[in-house]
Amino acid sequence: MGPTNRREREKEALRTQILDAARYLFARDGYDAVTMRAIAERIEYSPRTIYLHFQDKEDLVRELCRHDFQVFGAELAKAGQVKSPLARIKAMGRGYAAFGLQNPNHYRLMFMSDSPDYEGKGEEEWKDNPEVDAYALLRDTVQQAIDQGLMAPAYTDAELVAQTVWAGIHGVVALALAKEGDPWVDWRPIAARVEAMSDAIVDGLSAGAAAPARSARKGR
Amino acid sequence: MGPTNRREREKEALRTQILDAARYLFARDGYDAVTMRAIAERIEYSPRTIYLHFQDKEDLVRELCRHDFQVFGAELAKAGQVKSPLARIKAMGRGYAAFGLQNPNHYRLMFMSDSPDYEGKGEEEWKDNPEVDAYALLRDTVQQAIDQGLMAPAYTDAELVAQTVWAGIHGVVALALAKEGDPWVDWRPIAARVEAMSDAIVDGLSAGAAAPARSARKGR
DNA sequence: TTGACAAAGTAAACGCAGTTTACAAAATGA
DNA sequence: TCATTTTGTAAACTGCGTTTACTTTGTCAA
Repeated sequence: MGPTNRREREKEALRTQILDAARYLFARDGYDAVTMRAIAERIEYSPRTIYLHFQDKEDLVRELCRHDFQVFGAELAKAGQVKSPLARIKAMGRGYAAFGLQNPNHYRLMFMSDSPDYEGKGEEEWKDNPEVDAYALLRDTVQQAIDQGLMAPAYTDAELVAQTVWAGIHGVVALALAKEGDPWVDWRPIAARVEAMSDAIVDGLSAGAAAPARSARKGR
Repeated sequence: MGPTNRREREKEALRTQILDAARYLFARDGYDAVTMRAIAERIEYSPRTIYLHFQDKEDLVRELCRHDFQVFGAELAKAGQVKSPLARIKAMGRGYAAFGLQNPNHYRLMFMSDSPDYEGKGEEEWKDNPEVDAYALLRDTVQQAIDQGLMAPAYTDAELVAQTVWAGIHGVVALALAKEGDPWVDWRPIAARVEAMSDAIVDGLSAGAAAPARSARKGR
């Protein structure tokens, strides 16, 4: 086998070093603060070396966030345990918001910047993408709620309802990340805003539902 | 008066030329596309000249958008004509969304980027700021709704309710601007999403209101 | 052991960004 | 007329992502 093995390990170690340095900068100061030169300086290599391990800066940052995105998916999957569909939706909202507020820079990258071009990329590209999984989980939960007669009669389209729920919670988080600190709005505590949104949006979509009486129609 | 007058006019004209060139670039390609060099080239002056009229790029772009911000304020004020508070809130939501979707780059600058530091700035800084006026208008409308017993008993705080309504609509617009085109979500038409949000959020906040709501409960 | 070859690394540069320095030209007002 | 202010410029500075051209180093077959 020779030393090839060791070299591979060393290469991997350097790659990890790069990611660690970048993660530090990214978490602390955001995307723009991650400069190739700053990373290079932290790891005491020349900037060019980074390009031996990553195609470009975007590649590096996306790789960097992959792990944290899994955390995001897991946090939402946890909420998937709640039994009642409506309560489950609210729980997912809280989990979603918690992730965004605790990882503002990751959140900005995932949901507040233009997403990368998916032109010409196949489905493989978005397999194992926690964003996709999370959306699917939400939509399926909404569908269950509809099937069980928990939604208002006007809302029969699970996609539309899921997109509305998502938008509501996203709005709270995005506004908090962009506008917190503005002196001209007397912002209520963020926890209260998350709670109000989760409640209001689910109540609004389910208001005047026929009844939970009718036993669940199976389907979907 | 001498030629001083003419020179002032000429200076003003050049300033306008700069703004026009910048506006063109900004509306078409967004903040990053507005480079000082590109502006200079369009107006056939050297880049340095721009700095005789504007302190820096941010100053220029903010000045550039001031006019369009007025349009934003006006669009929302229009919705202020609607009589019923709840219908007025929905109308404001539609107006807000329409502005954001028709002026994506302005919207990004106003609501999706970190706002400038207000550290040490006095109240004058945000007088005549349409953002502020619009928020105040929304909050006052919410307060009216509360006073008329149109809101659910749990919602007695006009600030919190206004912030929730704002977040909901913002979520729809922001998600549309950042994620439209993503292939892994079967996006519903944006008009339907705006409508669903306006309805759901207002219904959710007003559901089970004590007073005249009973008769008003239309199916959607 | 040697020597070809690939891998890993570097210094310096390229192009583009915002911005500034140092200077020239022109208009103004005394 | 002439000093002063205004208006403009060319060229540069710094910092960014990225690349070119080169050196060093380790590996492995002959």
